[in-house]
Amino acid sequence: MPSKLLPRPTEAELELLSVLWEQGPLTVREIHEAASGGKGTGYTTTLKILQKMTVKGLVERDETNRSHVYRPVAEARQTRGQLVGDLVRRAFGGSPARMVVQALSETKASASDLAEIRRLLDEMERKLKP
Amino acid sequence: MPSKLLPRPTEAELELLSVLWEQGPLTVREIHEAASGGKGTGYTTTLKILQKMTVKGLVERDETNRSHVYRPVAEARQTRGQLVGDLVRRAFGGSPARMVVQALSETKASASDLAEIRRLLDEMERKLKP
DNA sequence: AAAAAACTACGACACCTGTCGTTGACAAAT
DNA sequence: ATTTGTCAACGACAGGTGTCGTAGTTTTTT
Repeated sequence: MPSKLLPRPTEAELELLSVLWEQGPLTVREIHEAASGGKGTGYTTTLKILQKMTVKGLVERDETNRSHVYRPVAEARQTRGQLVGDLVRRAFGGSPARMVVQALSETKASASDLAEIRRLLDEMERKLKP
Repeated sequence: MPSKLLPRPTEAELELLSVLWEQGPLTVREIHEAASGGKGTGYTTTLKILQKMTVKGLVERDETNRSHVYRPVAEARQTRGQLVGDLVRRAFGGSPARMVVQALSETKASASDLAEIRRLLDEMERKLKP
């Protein structure tokens, strides 16, 4: 039973999670440096948010060393999926396709991006009419 | 100059906006009936949110009648685009294509949905390599 | 050994959000 | 004409969020 129904991360929490997803388990200091790059928020702010995230179950930490090392509990894919699903439901009447159309119509995706999407599209269509 | 940099609507606000987008200008009572269908939240709650939205500039109202009539200021497309762009930036490293892939990989879109997306894809690819 | 630095924990805080109750004005029903 | 219903406005309030300062402890530097 992996997923324990984690709460949706807030804005600040998502920023810290992004750092962890990109760089793996890190200390508070490292997360802080990476996340508040020039943003000017204090060290204890980052620490406090991490602590709250621990209580919520969004991250876990290794306390063997004095500098605790944090790692995300859920994988990036899963949390992103949750966020996307949430937005689809709330803003696009539950139709992911409408969101995709919206997202595509206001971006300049690269050629390889388009190819990737097309590949996925083929796959889904193959599954749809067998 | 139409768009005046409106704030991102909150969860409750988005729900009311959705009603207005679907049904056009409505009174508080009508919005309330449509939005809190069985959700059990009070009339004054809906009213208060609408009032705050008016201050924020998310909606405008016609006060000629005693029952004020509310209408959204921004079009659905624009607000949805803002929300999508926001999520792309915050959760997908600014790559809309990654979000599209994510959205596609966890949904069963209909055949016509896929066709629509494919059409858009063709168009973008045509624009990309002329 | 003493001083400085780094680290966690914790309380405090201002702000925002969603929620409701009350009030006073107006309209509808009786 | 009186009662009943509807409406906007407003204050209040609990919960959450992001922010920081301070205290106490451990580590590092001098």
